[in-house]
Amino acid sequence: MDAPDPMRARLPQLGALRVFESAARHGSLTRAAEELHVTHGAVSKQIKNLEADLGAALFVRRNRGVFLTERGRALAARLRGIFGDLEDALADFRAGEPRQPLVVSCEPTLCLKFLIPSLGAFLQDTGIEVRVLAAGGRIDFRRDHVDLAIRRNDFAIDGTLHARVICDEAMGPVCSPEALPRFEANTGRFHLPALHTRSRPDAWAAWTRLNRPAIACTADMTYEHFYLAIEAALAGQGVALASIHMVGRDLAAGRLCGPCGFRPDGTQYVALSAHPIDRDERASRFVAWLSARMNATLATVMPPNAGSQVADAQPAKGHAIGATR
Amino acid sequence: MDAPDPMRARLPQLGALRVFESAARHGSLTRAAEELHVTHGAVSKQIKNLEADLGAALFVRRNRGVFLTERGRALAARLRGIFGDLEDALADFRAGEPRQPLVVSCEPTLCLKFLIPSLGAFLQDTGIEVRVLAAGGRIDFRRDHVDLAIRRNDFAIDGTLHARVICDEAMGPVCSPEALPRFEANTGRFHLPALHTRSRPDAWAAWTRLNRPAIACTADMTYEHFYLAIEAALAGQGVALASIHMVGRDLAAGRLCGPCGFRPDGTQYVALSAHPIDRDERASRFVAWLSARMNATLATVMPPNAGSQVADAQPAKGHAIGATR
DNA sequence: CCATGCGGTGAGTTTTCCTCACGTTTCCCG
DNA sequence: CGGGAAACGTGAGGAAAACTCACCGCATGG
Repeated sequence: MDAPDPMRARLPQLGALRVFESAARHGSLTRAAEELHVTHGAVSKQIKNLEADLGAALFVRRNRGVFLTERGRALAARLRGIFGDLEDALADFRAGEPRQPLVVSCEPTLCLKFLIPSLGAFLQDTGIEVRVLAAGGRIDFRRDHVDLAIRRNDFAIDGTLHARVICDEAMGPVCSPEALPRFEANTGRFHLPALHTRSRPDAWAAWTRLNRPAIACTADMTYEHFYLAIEAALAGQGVALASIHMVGRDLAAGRLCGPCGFRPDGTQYVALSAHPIDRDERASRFVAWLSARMNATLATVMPPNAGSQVADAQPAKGHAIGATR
Repeated sequence: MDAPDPMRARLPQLGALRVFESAARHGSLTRAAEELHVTHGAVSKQIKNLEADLGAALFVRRNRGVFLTERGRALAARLRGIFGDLEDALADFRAGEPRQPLVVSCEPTLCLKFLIPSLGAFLQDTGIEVRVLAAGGRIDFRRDHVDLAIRRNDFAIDGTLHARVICDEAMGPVCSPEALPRFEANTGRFHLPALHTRSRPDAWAAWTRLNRPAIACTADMTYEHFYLAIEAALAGQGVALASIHMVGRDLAAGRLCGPCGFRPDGTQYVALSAHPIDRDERASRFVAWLSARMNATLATVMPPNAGSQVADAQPAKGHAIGATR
């Protein structure tokens, strides 16, 4: 009589899932029944119903006991985690909510080269525990249990997300100090190979488009990962085109040089969240701290004319000004 | 009549939680009732029961509508995530289980210096997507949604966990090539400061205990993070005592030297999981791959006499043999 | 071969949950 | 200012879900 409810159909008997989880954990309907203080018949029927609902067997019955299907095992494992989360959530609620750590997803190289080394200071300053998940590209906040994602706004940002600009991106060629003599400043020619990365294959082309004179290199090498290209540059094997934020520490320590300066490429780093960032104090403080720190890095190589502050995210404007030689 | 069931008391009416989540999302009992295809009376009662169960108000009633309590809002947010996970889990089950990425927790410096740079190769070789969570110390597999944790077995491992040895740890002093002349090989004296880290304050003492002649340094500096100590060593500011696995790439690239060699400190790197690792093909392959790679690094500085292969984890044996000069 | 342990099943009962109808309060608007 | 609408609370009654009970069948193992 009732129309098939899509929302309801998607989530079958919650109780049955709980019973199944218990049975799977014990590997026995009888023991699950004991745990749940019901008879084994009740458990048997719940699971039978659930299997009918899902349209697949969860257990193989052997009349001497039940054994999980391969798929049943996988489902049970996830359910165990989920019901555990549920218990935690309720326990936290009853206890008055002791916070979980803030989970931040961040592009791996930025993670490595900038974020992780300075997280200790953030914890000390704010008492806020942060977990860093090294991941780039598209993100599913719920699936990955991520509170905040740091990304460049060089792709269309899902309108359902909340975003705040952290700072401008600025790119520039970098090489090791030992390799620096191979750069002819007047012609803009490097007698070194250009180091490319597969993740941003167009970076050199984009830089050349925005900057004159164009930089010439002796050869091209492509690395799988940004981190590797920077490592190659550190080793004096060529010139990498790198974000100032990724090589800031290496520049400051004198391990790398940026003979052509760094120039904004029109993109920004943004913080993305599934929920309004203002609403979450921890996220707000983290974004503010990150913005301050990354803008400070930027200021070391850029004239401080129009540093972008934290503000509501806008589509990347095409400005490409400001340079340091 | 029934004894108060602890397991059951901890998880109150699952259906009520679902109803609450919907009501919280809509900010209205009536609309939740529409979504769930029940009357508003049913929703009202479910939530009332839930509040009685939890012993706290979730909504503030204003007779013109309901408004979430602060605690109610927090609970609703977590429930939304949890029910979302549940839907995902069931959808995956129905679809025949498209796997989620393998989540690996790893000490940050090892992450940075070793794991992340080589993950691309693993993905290419196996097609297994791995997410890396940079975190050290104790781990809660369920809370952090971690499949596998890489740790050193220098602490008591929870007996409920499953462990597999990956490879031996080996430590040694490292400095930059520029600083190498400040090492007197015959006396074992560095005319450089020793770089300590707060996370392993006893590392130098332990190394000295196991090795003769003892290494002497001119001063001591303590860094907050291993990564920073290694960076300081890269910059020629002193001698850090580092794991071969963390500096392997830097040694290979000639950015660091290990003039005293590397010696096992009796600990091993182990992979920990909440579930039997053999049972999970992805986890098994990852551990095997990691073991091969880390043992290869080890082999570059150690005589290949008794390289530990993947095996069931045992408490760290006290052997401290094998050295390279 | 029989005792034992484990699950399946059908009938009947209990409990839960929902509906219905009505009451209350607040807000809006003519 | 007063009626109507919107939103939630509530009590009685009923439908549906869940559980119990008792019995069956099938392995296993002494």
